[in-house]
Amino acid sequence: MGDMGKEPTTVTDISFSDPFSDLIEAERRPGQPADFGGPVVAKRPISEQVANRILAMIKSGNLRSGDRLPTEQKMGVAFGISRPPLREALKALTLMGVLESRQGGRYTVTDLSPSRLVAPFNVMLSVGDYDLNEHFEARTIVDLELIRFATARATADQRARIMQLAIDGRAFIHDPVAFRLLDIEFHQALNTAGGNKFLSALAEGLYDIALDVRRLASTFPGVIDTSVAQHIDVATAVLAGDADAAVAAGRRHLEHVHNTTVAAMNNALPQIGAH
Amino acid sequence: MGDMGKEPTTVTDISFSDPFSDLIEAERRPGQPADFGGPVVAKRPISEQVANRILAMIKSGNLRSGDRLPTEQKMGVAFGISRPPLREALKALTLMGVLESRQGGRYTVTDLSPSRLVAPFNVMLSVGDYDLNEHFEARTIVDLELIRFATARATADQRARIMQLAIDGRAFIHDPVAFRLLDIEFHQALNTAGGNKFLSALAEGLYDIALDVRRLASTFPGVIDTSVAQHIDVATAVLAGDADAAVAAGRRHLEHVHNTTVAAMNNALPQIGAH
DNA sequence: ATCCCTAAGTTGTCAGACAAAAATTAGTTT
DNA sequence: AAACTAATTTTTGTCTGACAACTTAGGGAT
Repeated sequence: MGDMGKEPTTVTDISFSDPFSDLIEAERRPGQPADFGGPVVAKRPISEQVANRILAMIKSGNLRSGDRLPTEQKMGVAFGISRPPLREALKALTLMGVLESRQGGRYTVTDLSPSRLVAPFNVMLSVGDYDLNEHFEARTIVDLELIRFATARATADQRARIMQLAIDGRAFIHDPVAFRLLDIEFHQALNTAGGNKFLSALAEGLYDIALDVRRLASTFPGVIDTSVAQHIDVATAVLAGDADAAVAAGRRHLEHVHNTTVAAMNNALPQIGAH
Repeated sequence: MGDMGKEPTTVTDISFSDPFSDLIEAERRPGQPADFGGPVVAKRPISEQVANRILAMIKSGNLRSGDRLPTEQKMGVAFGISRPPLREALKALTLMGVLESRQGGRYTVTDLSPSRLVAPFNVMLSVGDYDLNEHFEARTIVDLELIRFATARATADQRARIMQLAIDGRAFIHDPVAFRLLDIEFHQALNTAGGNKFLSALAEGLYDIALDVRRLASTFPGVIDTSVAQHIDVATAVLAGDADAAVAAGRRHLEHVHNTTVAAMNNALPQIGAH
């Protein structure tokens, strides 16, 4: 039934073929909540329950990037709750970068890219005990292993692209903003070539966390020059399939980034503190 | 009504010495929103604006861990908005692990520990098509490096606790549920002892992803026995400070977990697929 | 057929009300 | 006087209804 099924005469009539219907049936059962392994979940406010439920749908693949959610009213009926707590769940996921909403439009699932999901996490880093050294230690582990994998697994196209991006950097030695964009591309190409989406997601997340701090460092003279040269070193080793050389070059690059970032922060912090 | 001084006769009278008052004054100005450097902020829903504002208060130190926020009514008056959008902001921060709320009590700022804020990592790791081999490859990288760090950095107390948890596992060989809880403790103790909160957050995220799949595997006979023995191997090497031995033992353990998980999925999948 | 404009649909925000749990206060007892 | 207990008051959790602002889609005019 294609044409006449669209009229939403009564809200009671829910017959949308969304992935929601499935999970809703379980909700209908008045018995005790299914045997979750963890502690009692029933006591948490329903807004959090619903948020976690929608998250579970995304994790399980029932909701994919770009999907449009049903309207708030339909979801409210489906979950058996009213608009306010439902909206609390939706806005929570929106702020976490999982959903997107525009007034008048519908909620959609974002691209779920690491950079988007890490953004809110980013704000918190300045609060807690953010340790730059620990950060770079973690990045070293993940990035170098990805470089090692990339050396062994990258396709010919990927190797060529990595080399091309490294060489292109020469044109942006005097344009920090443009270089940063290229730098992102270069690292992403390297991560993707590693052939492990978990590690690449980790690497991207760690990269993004330090992004704003890094912006400072890349304005210092000489920093970009060195980075470009080191990029080419890494790309050359990857192209040649020399894993040890690639890792060594990658390590030198990370140390350079680490040192210049520390220097940039030391120069910038006094000015902030003097406020 | 008790004495007369405290009665909130009119809501208009707001005179609490919270860090809110400061930011509120800026809100009061009816002119155009102050010239933010970035894009137009005025167009975003106020719930997101308020959430970011509270986040900014935490970031700037006006709100610290353990602080109790004003009541919703007061905050609503302070921000000049009604309860629903304010609650959307508060619940968003609650789901992000920044705030905590109990019915009847007040909102409080959490300890802001990294482990509480790893939610975004968890989400971005679990999207997309799940590949068990890639997952264990990533886990191997992160976990083994943490074990290496733990061997070098763990305090005496941490080493003792790791060993104790490993030994305690013997008592739960026939209790899969209890063993899983102990297993979580053991790995967390190991991760924490590594002394890198980024890597430990990553490891925990990867661990959580495989949790539901792992539940199956740990019900197979002999699986727990082997795990307990391998835990003890790892703990012994960590206690002795032998990094290479610890890493080797850790690698054996991860391979065992990998293999038994694959076996469990192969046995379980037909039942699920037959649906 | 293209463009513009109207109308329906959807999210954003507000207001008021009640239930449930916690915090506070008053009272009693030891 | 101190401590425990019970009643009262706060405070969050949820519901209902309504309207404004914006988007989308459909129909009409050129």
